[in-house]
Amino acid sequence: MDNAQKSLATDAPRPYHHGDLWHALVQAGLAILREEGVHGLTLRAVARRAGVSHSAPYRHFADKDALLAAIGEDGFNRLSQGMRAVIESYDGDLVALLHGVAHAYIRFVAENTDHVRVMFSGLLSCFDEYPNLAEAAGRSFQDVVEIMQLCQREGLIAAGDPRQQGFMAWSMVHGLANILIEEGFPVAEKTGLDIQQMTDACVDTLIRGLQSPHNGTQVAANSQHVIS
Amino acid sequence: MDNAQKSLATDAPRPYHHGDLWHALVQAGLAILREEGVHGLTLRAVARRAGVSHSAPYRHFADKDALLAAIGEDGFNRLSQGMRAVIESYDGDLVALLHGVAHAYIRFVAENTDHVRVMFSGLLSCFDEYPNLAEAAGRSFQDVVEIMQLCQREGLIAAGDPRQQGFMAWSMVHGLANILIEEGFPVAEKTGLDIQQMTDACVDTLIRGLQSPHNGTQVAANSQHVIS
DNA sequence: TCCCACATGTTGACAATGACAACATTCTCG
DNA sequence: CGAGAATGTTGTCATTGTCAACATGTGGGA
Repeated sequence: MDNAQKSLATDAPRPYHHGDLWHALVQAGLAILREEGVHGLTLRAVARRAGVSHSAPYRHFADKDALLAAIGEDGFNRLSQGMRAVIESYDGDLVALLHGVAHAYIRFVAENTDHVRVMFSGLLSCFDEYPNLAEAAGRSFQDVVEIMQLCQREGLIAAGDPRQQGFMAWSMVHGLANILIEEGFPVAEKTGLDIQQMTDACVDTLIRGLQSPHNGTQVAANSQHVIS
Repeated sequence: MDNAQKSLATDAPRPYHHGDLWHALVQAGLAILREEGVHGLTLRAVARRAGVSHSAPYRHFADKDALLAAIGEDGFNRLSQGMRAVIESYDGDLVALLHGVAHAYIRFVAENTDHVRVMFSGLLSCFDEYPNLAEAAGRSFQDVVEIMQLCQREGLIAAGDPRQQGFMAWSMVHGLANILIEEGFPVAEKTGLDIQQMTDACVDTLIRGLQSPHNGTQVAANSQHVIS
Protein backbone atom coordinates (compact mmCIF):
# COMPACT_ATOMS: atom_id res chain seq x y z
CA MET A 1 0.00 0.00 0.00
CA ASP A 2 3.05 2.29 -0.08
CA ASN A 3 2.63 4.87 -2.80
CA ALA A 4 6.26 5.90 -2.71
CA GLN A 5 7.47 5.35 -6.25
CA LYS A 6 6.25 7.79 -8.81
CA SER A 7 8.81 10.55 -9.20
CA LEU A 8 11.13 9.81 -12.13
CA ALA A 9 10.73 10.94 -15.73
CA THR A 10 8.21 13.68 -16.43
CA ASP A 11 8.56 16.24 -13.71
CA ALA A 12 4.95 17.22 -14.27
CA PRO A 13 3.44 19.34 -11.52
CA ARG A 14 0.43 17.17 -10.57
CA PRO A 15 -2.26 19.74 -11.39
CA TYR A 16 -5.20 18.06 -9.72
CA HIS A 17 -6.18 14.74 -8.23
CA HIS A 18 -3.36 12.29 -8.77
CA GLY A 19 -1.20 14.28 -11.10
CA ASP A 20 -1.08 13.12 -14.65
CA LEU A 21 -1.72 9.47 -14.19
CA TRP A 22 -1.08 8.76 -17.84
CA HIS A 23 2.65 9.23 -17.50
CA ALA A 24 2.72 7.67 -14.07
CA LEU A 25 1.16 4.52 -15.48
CA VAL A 26 3.59 4.33 -18.38
CA GLN A 27 6.50 4.85 -16.02
CA ALA A 28 5.16 2.21 -13.67
CA GLY A 29 4.85 -0.14 -16.60
CA LEU A 30 8.43 0.50 -17.64
CA ALA A 31 9.63 -0.12 -14.10
CA ILE A 32 7.76 -3.40 -13.89
CA LEU A 33 9.10 -4.39 -17.28
CA ARG A 34 12.60 -3.74 -16.02
CA GLU A 35 12.22 -5.47 -12.69
CA GLU A 36 9.85 -8.34 -13.34
CA GLY A 37 9.83 -8.75 -17.09
CA VAL A 38 6.93 -8.94 -19.46
CA HIS A 39 5.30 -11.64 -17.38
CA GLY A 40 4.71 -9.29 -14.49
CA LEU A 41 3.38 -6.50 -16.67
CA THR A 42 -0.25 -6.58 -15.69
CA LEU A 43 -2.73 -3.76 -15.65
CA ARG A 44 -3.45 -4.24 -11.99
CA ALA A 45 0.22 -4.34 -11.09
CA VAL A 46 0.77 -1.13 -12.99
CA ALA A 47 -2.11 0.48 -11.13
CA ARG A 48 -0.77 -0.77 -7.80
CA ARG A 49 2.66 0.61 -8.55
CA ALA A 50 1.22 3.95 -9.52
CA GLY A 51 -0.68 4.00 -6.25
CA VAL A 52 -4.16 3.97 -7.73
CA SER A 53 -6.93 1.45 -7.67
CA HIS A 54 -7.06 -1.45 -10.09
CA SER A 55 -9.61 0.20 -12.32
CA ALA A 56 -8.10 3.64 -12.65
CA PRO A 57 -6.03 2.86 -15.77
CA TYR A 58 -9.23 2.48 -17.75
CA ARG A 59 -9.73 6.24 -17.56
CA HIS A 60 -6.56 6.64 -19.64
CA PHE A 61 -6.23 3.46 -21.67
CA ALA A 62 -9.05 1.68 -23.43
CA ASP A 63 -7.55 -1.69 -22.54
CA LYS A 64 -4.28 -3.39 -21.82
CA ASP A 65 -3.21 -3.18 -25.45
CA ALA A 66 -3.43 0.58 -25.33
CA LEU A 67 -1.04 0.69 -22.41
CA LEU A 68 1.31 -1.66 -24.23
CA ALA A 69 1.16 0.61 -27.27
CA ALA A 70 2.18 3.58 -25.15
CA ILE A 71 5.03 1.60 -23.65
CA GLY A 72 6.07 0.42 -27.09
CA GLU A 73 6.03 3.96 -28.35
CA ASP A 74 8.35 4.93 -25.53
CA GLY A 75 10.60 2.08 -26.57
CA PHE A 76 10.87 3.28 -30.14
CA ASN A 77 11.63 6.76 -28.92
CA ARG A 78 14.45 5.49 -26.74
CA LEU A 79 15.74 3.39 -29.60
CA SER A 80 15.76 6.39 -31.91
CA GLN A 81 17.46 8.39 -29.21
CA GLY A 82 20.24 5.83 -28.87
CA MET A 83 20.82 5.63 -32.60
CA ARG A 84 20.66 9.37 -33.05
CA ALA A 85 23.27 9.89 -30.38
CA VAL A 86 25.64 7.85 -32.48
CA ILE A 87 24.65 9.66 -35.67
CA GLU A 88 25.29 13.03 -34.12
CA SER A 89 28.78 12.06 -33.14
CA TYR A 90 29.60 11.28 -36.75
CA ASP A 91 33.16 12.29 -37.40
CA GLY A 92 33.58 11.31 -41.03
CA ASP A 93 34.26 7.63 -40.51
CA LEU A 94 31.19 6.18 -42.14
CA VAL A 95 32.05 2.56 -41.45
CA ALA A 96 32.48 3.36 -37.80
CA LEU A 97 29.15 5.12 -37.85
CA LEU A 98 27.41 2.04 -39.19
CA HIS A 99 29.07 -0.16 -36.62
CA GLY A 100 28.15 2.28 -33.91
CA VAL A 101 24.50 2.45 -34.88
CA ALA A 102 24.28 -1.33 -35.09
CA HIS A 103 25.84 -1.65 -31.68
CA ALA A 104 23.41 0.90 -30.33
CA TYR A 105 20.52 -1.18 -31.66
CA ILE A 106 21.92 -4.43 -30.32
CA ARG A 107 22.69 -2.89 -26.97
CA PHE A 108 19.22 -1.43 -26.68
CA VAL A 109 17.70 -4.82 -27.32
CA ALA A 110 20.07 -6.55 -24.93
CA GLU A 111 19.49 -4.08 -22.13
CA ASN A 112 15.74 -3.72 -22.67
CA THR A 113 14.77 -7.22 -23.68
CA ASP A 114 11.30 -7.12 -22.24
CA HIS A 115 10.70 -3.65 -23.54
CA VAL A 116 11.56 -4.94 -27.00
CA ARG A 117 9.20 -7.85 -26.54
CA VAL A 118 6.42 -5.34 -26.07
CA MET A 119 7.49 -3.36 -29.13
CA PHE A 120 7.54 -6.41 -31.34
CA SER A 121 6.39 -9.95 -30.71
CA GLY A 122 2.77 -9.14 -31.38
CA LEU A 123 1.80 -8.53 -27.78
CA LEU A 124 0.13 -5.43 -29.04
CA SER A 125 -1.92 -6.80 -31.85
CA CYS A 126 -1.49 -4.26 -34.55
CA PHE A 127 0.44 -1.09 -35.26
CA ASP A 128 -2.40 0.25 -37.33
CA GLU A 129 -4.58 0.87 -34.31
CA TYR A 130 -2.06 3.09 -32.57
CA PRO A 131 -0.95 5.98 -34.78
CA ASN A 132 1.50 7.34 -32.25
CA LEU A 133 3.19 4.00 -31.98
CA ALA A 134 3.41 3.69 -35.74
CA GLU A 135 4.85 7.17 -35.99
CA ALA A 136 7.51 6.47 -33.42
CA ALA A 137 8.47 3.28 -35.22
CA GLY A 138 8.50 5.16 -38.50
CA ARG A 139 10.89 7.74 -37.10
CA SER A 140 13.26 5.02 -35.98
CA PHE A 141 13.21 3.63 -39.48
CA GLN A 142 13.75 7.06 -40.94
CA ASP A 143 17.00 7.35 -39.02
CA VAL A 144 18.25 4.24 -40.75
CA VAL A 145 17.11 5.45 -44.16
CA GLU A 146 18.99 8.69 -43.70
CA ILE A 147 22.14 6.80 -42.88
CA MET A 148 21.73 4.85 -46.08
CA GLN A 149 21.41 8.07 -48.01
CA LEU A 150 24.57 9.33 -46.42
CA CYS A 151 26.34 6.10 -47.33
CA GLN A 152 25.25 6.52 -50.92
CA ARG A 153 26.52 10.09 -51.06
CA GLU A 154 29.85 9.02 -49.65
CA GLY A 155 30.05 6.19 -52.14
CA LEU A 156 30.24 3.48 -49.50
CA ILE A 157 27.28 1.61 -50.95
CA ALA A 158 25.69 1.49 -54.36
CA ALA A 159 22.90 3.75 -55.49
CA GLY A 160 19.40 2.50 -54.95
CA ASP A 161 16.26 3.10 -52.96
CA PRO A 162 17.56 3.93 -49.49
CA ARG A 163 14.35 2.62 -47.97
CA GLN A 164 15.02 -0.82 -49.36
CA GLN A 165 18.59 -0.67 -48.19
CA GLY A 166 17.46 0.54 -44.80
CA PHE A 167 14.92 -2.22 -44.65
CA MET A 168 17.62 -4.79 -45.28
CA ALA A 169 19.93 -3.23 -42.73
CA TRP A 170 17.18 -3.15 -40.14
CA SER A 171 16.26 -6.72 -40.93
CA MET A 172 19.76 -8.00 -40.42
CA VAL A 173 20.43 -6.19 -37.17
CA HIS A 174 16.92 -6.82 -35.92
CA GLY A 175 17.23 -10.50 -36.68
CA LEU A 176 20.57 -10.74 -34.98
CA ALA A 177 19.28 -8.96 -31.91
CA ASN A 178 16.15 -11.06 -31.70
CA ILE A 179 18.05 -14.30 -31.93
CA LEU A 180 20.49 -13.18 -29.30
CA ILE A 181 17.78 -12.49 -26.74
CA GLU A 182 16.36 -16.00 -26.96
CA GLU A 183 18.02 -17.50 -23.95
CA GLY A 184 19.59 -20.80 -24.72
CA PHE A 185 18.78 -20.58 -28.40
CA PRO A 186 21.17 -23.15 -29.86
CA VAL A 187 22.72 -20.84 -32.40
CA ALA A 188 24.36 -18.05 -30.51
CA GLU A 189 26.28 -20.34 -28.20
CA LYS A 190 27.81 -22.36 -30.96
CA THR A 191 29.40 -19.74 -33.13
CA GLY A 192 32.21 -18.97 -30.75
CA LEU A 193 31.70 -15.29 -31.39
CA ASP A 194 30.51 -12.83 -28.81
CA ILE A 195 27.83 -10.28 -29.45
CA GLN A 196 30.22 -7.50 -30.33
CA GLN A 197 32.08 -9.51 -32.93
CA MET A 198 28.93 -10.92 -34.40
CA THR A 199 27.49 -7.45 -34.76
CA ASP A 200 30.61 -6.23 -36.49
CA ALA A 201 30.58 -9.21 -38.81
CA CYS A 202 26.98 -8.53 -39.75
CA VAL A 203 27.63 -4.89 -40.47
CA ASP A 204 30.66 -5.70 -42.61
CA THR A 205 28.71 -8.32 -44.51
CA LEU A 206 25.90 -5.87 -45.03
CA ILE A 207 28.17 -3.12 -46.29
CA ARG A 208 29.81 -5.44 -48.80
CA GLY A 209 26.46 -6.73 -49.87
CA LEU A 210 25.20 -3.26 -50.53
CA GLN A 211 28.23 -2.21 -52.51
CA SER A 212 26.63 -3.43 -55.72
CA PRO A 213 23.14 -2.47 -56.79
CA HIS A 214 20.51 -5.17 -56.55
CA ASN A 215 18.85 -4.89 -59.91
CA GLY A 216 16.83 -8.04 -59.94
CA THR A 217 19.12 -10.88 -60.95
CA GLN A 218 22.39 -9.28 -60.05
CA VAL A 219 24.06 -12.30 -58.53
CA ALA A 220 22.99 -14.54 -61.36
CA ALA A 221 19.89 -16.49 -60.69
CA ASN A 222 17.77 -18.52 -63.02
CA SER A 223 15.24 -18.07 -60.31
CA GLN A 224 12.85 -20.94 -60.16
CA HIS A 225 12.16 -20.49 -56.46
CA VAL A 226 8.52 -21.35 -56.60
CA ILE A 227 6.44 -19.62 -53.99
CA SER A 228 2.75 -19.56 -53.24
CA MET B 1 -19.44 -29.59 -24.94
CA ASP B 2 -19.03 -31.12 -28.37
CA ASN B 3 -15.97 -33.28 -28.41
CA ALA B 4 -16.04 -33.69 -32.16
CA GLN B 5 -12.69 -32.35 -33.31
CA LYS B 6 -9.71 -34.51 -32.58
CA SER B 7 -8.91 -36.59 -35.62
CA LEU B 8 -6.22 -34.90 -37.73
CA ALA B 9 -2.46 -35.50 -37.61
CA THR B 10 -1.25 -38.53 -35.67
CA ASP B 11 -3.54 -41.35 -36.60
CA ALA B 12 -2.74 -42.97 -33.28
CA PRO B 13 -5.09 -45.80 -32.33
CA ARG B 14 -6.20 -44.61 -28.87
CA PRO B 15 -4.85 -47.62 -26.97
CA TYR B 16 -6.55 -47.06 -23.64
CA HIS B 17 -8.51 -44.39 -21.89
CA HIS B 18 -8.38 -41.34 -24.09
CA GLY B 19 -5.71 -42.38 -26.55
CA ASP B 20 -2.43 -40.62 -26.25
CA LEU B 21 -3.55 -37.31 -24.92
CA TRP B 22 -0.11 -35.82 -25.31
CA HIS B 23 -0.36 -35.64 -29.09
CA ALA B 24 -4.02 -34.74 -28.95
CA LEU B 25 -3.20 -31.74 -26.79
CA VAL B 26 -0.40 -30.58 -29.05
CA GLN B 27 -2.64 -30.94 -32.08
CA ALA B 28 -5.43 -29.08 -30.34
CA GLY B 29 -2.97 -26.34 -29.51
CA LEU B 30 -1.88 -26.09 -33.13
CA ALA B 31 -5.47 -25.92 -34.30
CA ILE B 32 -6.28 -23.15 -31.86
CA LEU B 33 -3.15 -21.31 -32.91
CA ARG B 34 -4.29 -21.52 -36.49
CA GLU B 35 -7.89 -20.54 -35.92
CA GLU B 36 -7.76 -18.10 -33.04
CA GLY B 37 -4.17 -17.01 -32.83
CA VAL B 38 -1.87 -16.92 -29.89
CA HIS B 39 -4.41 -14.99 -27.87
CA GLY B 40 -6.79 -17.93 -27.77
CA LEU B 41 -4.11 -20.44 -26.92
CA THR B 42 -5.05 -21.21 -23.36
CA LEU B 43 -4.52 -24.40 -21.43
CA ARG B 44 -8.20 -24.78 -20.74
CA ALA B 45 -9.14 -24.16 -24.35
CA VAL B 46 -6.68 -26.81 -25.43
CA ALA B 47 -8.19 -29.23 -22.95
CA ARG B 48 -11.70 -28.39 -24.12
CA ARG B 49 -10.74 -28.93 -27.73
CA ALA B 50 -9.16 -32.26 -26.90
CA GLY B 51 -12.35 -33.26 -25.14
CA VAL B 52 -10.88 -33.61 -21.67
CA SER B 53 -11.35 -31.70 -18.48
CA HIS B 54 -9.49 -28.52 -17.76
CA SER B 55 -6.97 -30.18 -15.50
CA ALA B 56 -6.07 -33.16 -17.62
CA PRO B 57 -3.16 -31.48 -19.41
CA TYR B 58 -1.26 -31.38 -16.15
CA ARG B 59 -0.76 -35.13 -16.38
CA HIS B 60 1.34 -34.51 -19.50
CA PHE B 61 2.73 -31.00 -19.16
CA ALA B 62 4.15 -29.47 -16.02
CA ASP B 63 2.64 -26.12 -16.89
CA LYS B 64 1.59 -23.98 -19.80
CA ASP B 65 5.18 -23.28 -20.78
CA ALA B 66 5.77 -26.98 -21.27
CA LEU B 67 2.90 -27.17 -23.74
CA LEU B 68 4.23 -24.12 -25.53
CA ALA B 69 7.64 -25.76 -25.72
CA ALA B 70 6.12 -28.83 -27.35
CA ILE B 71 4.26 -26.64 -29.82
CA GLY B 72 7.42 -24.67 -30.50
CA GLU B 73 9.31 -27.88 -31.10
CA ASP B 74 6.71 -28.89 -33.64
CA GLY B 75 7.19 -25.51 -35.28
CA PHE B 76 10.92 -25.96 -35.67
CA ASN B 77 10.37 -29.40 -37.10
CA ARG B 78 7.98 -28.04 -39.70
CA LEU B 79 10.38 -25.23 -40.48
CA SER B 80 13.20 -27.71 -41.00
CA GLN B 81 10.94 -29.81 -43.13
CA GLY B 82 10.11 -26.88 -45.37
CA MET B 83 13.72 -25.89 -45.80
CA ARG B 84 14.88 -29.44 -46.31
CA ALA B 85 12.34 -29.96 -49.05
CA VAL B 86 14.02 -27.15 -50.96
CA ILE B 87 17.48 -28.49 -50.21
CA GLU B 88 16.61 -31.91 -51.51
CA SER B 89 15.44 -30.48 -54.79
CA TYR B 90 18.85 -28.91 -55.34
CA ASP B 91 19.67 -29.12 -59.01
CA GLY B 92 23.05 -27.43 -59.11
CA ASP B 93 21.84 -23.84 -59.12
CA LEU B 94 23.17 -22.73 -55.78
CA VAL B 95 21.83 -19.20 -55.97
CA ALA B 96 18.39 -20.55 -56.66
CA LEU B 97 18.78 -22.88 -53.70
CA LEU B 98 19.53 -19.98 -51.39
CA HIS B 99 16.59 -18.02 -52.69
CA GLY B 100 14.38 -21.06 -52.31
CA VAL B 101 15.37 -21.71 -48.73
CA ALA B 102 14.88 -18.08 -47.81
CA HIS B 103 11.46 -18.11 -49.41
CA ALA B 104 10.63 -21.27 -47.52
CA TYR B 105 11.55 -19.55 -44.26
CA ILE B 106 9.62 -16.41 -45.08
CA ARG B 107 6.63 -18.37 -46.23
CA PHE B 108 6.61 -20.47 -43.11
CA VAL B 109 6.61 -17.37 -40.96
CA ALA B 110 3.93 -15.71 -43.05
CA GLU B 111 1.64 -18.72 -43.03
CA ASN B 112 2.24 -19.65 -39.41
CA THR B 113 2.57 -16.29 -37.78
CA ASP B 114 1.20 -17.31 -34.43
CA HIS B 115 3.13 -20.54 -34.42
CA VAL B 116 6.29 -18.49 -34.91
CA ARG B 117 5.29 -16.20 -32.09
CA VAL B 118 5.31 -19.23 -29.83
CA MET B 119 8.68 -20.37 -31.14
CA PHE B 120 10.29 -17.01 -30.54
CA SER B 121 9.01 -13.90 -28.82
CA GLY B 122 9.80 -15.24 -25.38
CA LEU B 123 6.41 -16.71 -24.68
CA LEU B 124 8.26 -19.76 -23.57
CA SER B 125 10.75 -18.30 -21.20
CA CYS B 126 13.88 -20.17 -22.01
CA PHE B 127 15.18 -22.74 -24.46
CA ASP B 128 17.48 -24.19 -21.85
CA GLU B 129 14.65 -25.76 -19.93
CA TYR B 130 13.35 -27.77 -22.85
CA PRO B 131 16.05 -29.93 -24.43
CA ASN B 132 13.79 -31.25 -27.16
CA LEU B 133 12.90 -27.75 -28.21
CA ALA B 134 16.53 -26.72 -28.24
CA GLU B 135 17.43 -29.76 -30.29
CA ALA B 136 14.76 -29.05 -32.87
CA ALA B 137 15.93 -25.47 -33.15
CA GLY B 138 19.49 -26.68 -33.44
CA ARG B 139 18.59 -28.98 -36.30
CA SER B 140 16.97 -26.09 -38.15
CA PHE B 141 20.13 -24.11 -37.73
CA GLN B 142 22.22 -27.05 -38.84
CA ASP B 143 20.38 -27.07 -42.16
CA VAL B 144 21.50 -23.52 -42.76
CA VAL B 145 25.07 -24.30 -41.75
CA GLU B 146 25.24 -27.14 -44.21
CA ILE B 147 24.06 -24.89 -46.99
CA MET B 148 26.83 -22.48 -46.11
CA GLN B 149 29.34 -25.30 -46.33
CA LEU B 150 27.99 -26.22 -49.73
CA CYS B 151 28.28 -22.60 -50.83
CA GLN B 152 31.88 -22.55 -49.72
CA ARG B 153 32.70 -25.73 -51.63
CA GLU B 154 31.09 -24.33 -54.74
CA GLY B 155 32.99 -21.11 -54.33
CA LEU B 156 29.92 -18.94 -54.08
CA ILE B 157 30.99 -17.43 -50.79
CA ALA B 158 34.33 -16.97 -49.11
CA ALA B 159 35.89 -19.47 -46.76
CA GLY B 160 35.10 -19.04 -43.09
CA ASP B 161 33.27 -20.55 -40.17
CA PRO B 162 30.02 -21.77 -41.73
CA ARG B 163 28.29 -21.38 -38.39
CA GLN B 164 29.02 -17.69 -38.35
CA GLN B 165 27.88 -17.36 -41.92
CA GLY B 166 24.79 -19.36 -41.14
CA PHE B 167 24.12 -17.21 -38.14
CA MET B 168 24.26 -14.12 -40.30
CA ALA B 169 22.04 -15.65 -42.94
CA TRP B 170 19.52 -16.72 -40.34
CA SER B 171 19.63 -13.29 -38.74
CA MET B 172 18.88 -11.51 -41.97
CA VAL B 173 16.04 -13.72 -43.06
CA HIS B 174 14.68 -14.00 -39.55
CA GLY B 175 14.75 -10.25 -39.14
CA LEU B 176 13.02 -9.72 -42.44
CA ALA B 177 10.34 -12.24 -41.58
CA ASN B 178 9.75 -10.83 -38.14
CA ILE B 179 9.37 -7.31 -39.40
CA LEU B 180 6.98 -8.42 -42.09
CA ILE B 181 4.61 -10.07 -39.64
CA GLU B 182 4.15 -6.91 -37.61
CA GLU B 183 0.90 -5.72 -39.06
CA GLY B 184 1.04 -2.10 -39.96
CA PHE B 185 4.68 -1.75 -39.09
CA PRO B 186 5.61 1.42 -40.91
CA VAL B 187 8.54 -0.06 -42.77
CA ALA B 188 7.23 -2.79 -44.96
CA GLU B 189 4.51 -0.63 -46.49
CA LYS B 190 6.83 2.11 -47.53
CA THR B 191 9.45 0.29 -49.48
CA GLY B 192 7.29 -0.37 -52.47
CA LEU B 193 8.61 -3.90 -52.61
CA ASP B 194 6.52 -6.94 -51.99
CA ILE B 195 7.65 -9.80 -49.83
CA GLN B 196 9.03 -11.87 -52.67
CA GLN B 197 11.20 -9.12 -54.04
CA MET B 198 12.39 -8.07 -50.63
CA THR B 199 13.40 -11.62 -49.85
CA ASP B 200 15.32 -11.90 -53.09
CA ALA B 201 17.04 -8.61 -52.44
CA CYS B 202 18.09 -9.76 -48.99
CA VAL B 203 19.49 -13.02 -50.29
CA ASP B 204 21.43 -11.29 -53.04
CA THR B 205 22.82 -8.77 -50.59
CA LEU B 206 23.78 -11.56 -48.26
CA ILE B 207 25.56 -13.55 -50.95
CA ARG B 208 27.55 -10.56 -52.05
CA GLY B 209 28.36 -9.73 -48.48
CA LEU B 210 29.68 -13.20 -47.87
CA GLN B 211 31.83 -13.28 -50.96
CA SER B 212 34.75 -11.80 -49.06
CA PRO B 213 35.99 -13.17 -45.76
CA HIS B 214 35.27 -11.07 -42.70
CA ASN B 215 38.63 -11.06 -40.99
CA GLY B 216 38.06 -8.39 -38.40
CA THR B 217 38.49 -5.03 -40.05
CA GLN B 218 37.93 -6.09 -43.62
CA VAL B 219 35.88 -3.16 -44.73
CA ALA B 220 38.22 -0.66 -43.11
CA ALA B 221 37.14 0.52 -39.75
CA ASN B 222 39.04 2.58 -37.24
CA SER B 223 36.52 1.14 -34.89
CA GLN B 224 35.80 3.44 -32.03
CA HIS B 225 32.26 2.16 -31.61
CA VAL B 226 32.30 2.34 -27.86
CA ILE B 227 30.12 -0.26 -26.25
CA SER B 228 29.64 -1.03 -22.60
C1' DT C 1 -7.21 -65.58 -12.00
C1' DC C 2 -7.36 -61.89 -8.58
C1' DC C 3 -5.73 -57.77 -6.46
C1' DC C 4 -3.18 -53.82 -5.72
C1' DA C 5 -0.21 -50.02 -7.20
C1' DC C 6 0.10 -46.69 -10.55
C1' DA C 7 -0.93 -43.92 -14.51
C1' DT C 8 -4.37 -41.21 -16.19
C1' DG C 9 -8.50 -38.29 -15.94
C1' DT C 10 -12.14 -35.50 -13.09
C1' DT C 11 -14.12 -32.32 -9.78
C1' DG C 12 -13.63 -28.60 -6.96
C1' DA C 13 -11.27 -24.89 -5.24
C1' DC C 14 -8.26 -20.57 -5.05
C1' DA C 15 -6.00 -16.30 -6.23
C1' DA C 16 -5.07 -13.26 -10.00
C1' DT C 17 -6.43 -10.96 -14.10
C1' DG C 18 -9.03 -8.00 -17.76
C1' DA C 19 -13.04 -5.75 -18.10
C1' DC C 20 -17.22 -3.43 -16.90
C1' DA C 21 -20.92 -0.90 -14.11
C1' DA C 22 -22.26 1.99 -10.44
C1' DC C 23 -20.85 5.32 -7.46
C1' DA C 24 -17.80 9.16 -5.42
C1' DT C 25 -14.92 13.15 -5.84
C1' DT C 26 -12.66 16.95 -7.92
C1' DC C 27 -11.91 20.16 -11.60
C1' DT C 28 -13.55 23.40 -15.22
C1' DC C 29 -16.11 26.59 -17.28
C1' DG C 30 -20.22 29.17 -18.21
C1' DC D 1 -21.45 29.49 -7.83
C1' DG D 2 -23.20 25.41 -9.76
C1' DA D 3 -23.79 21.87 -13.35
C1' DG D 4 -21.41 18.69 -16.07
C1' DA D 5 -17.32 16.55 -17.40
C1' DA D 6 -13.07 14.36 -15.99
C1' DT D 7 -10.99 11.40 -12.95
C1' DG D 8 -10.73 7.81 -9.36
C1' DT D 9 -12.92 3.89 -6.35
C1' DT D 10 -15.51 -0.14 -5.01
C1' DG D 11 -17.75 -4.13 -6.35
C1' DT D 12 -18.52 -7.66 -9.47
C1' DC D 13 -18.03 -11.19 -13.27
C1' DA D 14 -16.10 -14.65 -16.33
C1' DT D 15 -11.76 -16.61 -17.42
C1' DT D 16 -7.35 -18.45 -16.48
C1' DG D 17 -3.27 -21.15 -14.36
C1' DT D 18 -2.49 -24.14 -10.81
C1' DC D 19 -3.13 -27.36 -7.12
C1' DA D 20 -5.28 -30.93 -4.08
C1' DA D 21 -8.49 -34.57 -3.44
C1' DC D 22 -10.87 -37.95 -5.60
C1' DA D 23 -12.26 -41.42 -9.29
C1' DT D 24 -11.23 -44.86 -12.83
C1' DG D 25 -9.16 -47.90 -15.70
C1' DT D 26 -4.54 -50.63 -16.72
C1' DG D 27 -1.09 -53.89 -16.02
C1' DG D 28 2.02 -56.84 -13.31
C1' DG D 29 2.83 -60.12 -9.57
C1' DA D 30 0.68 -63.70 -6.17
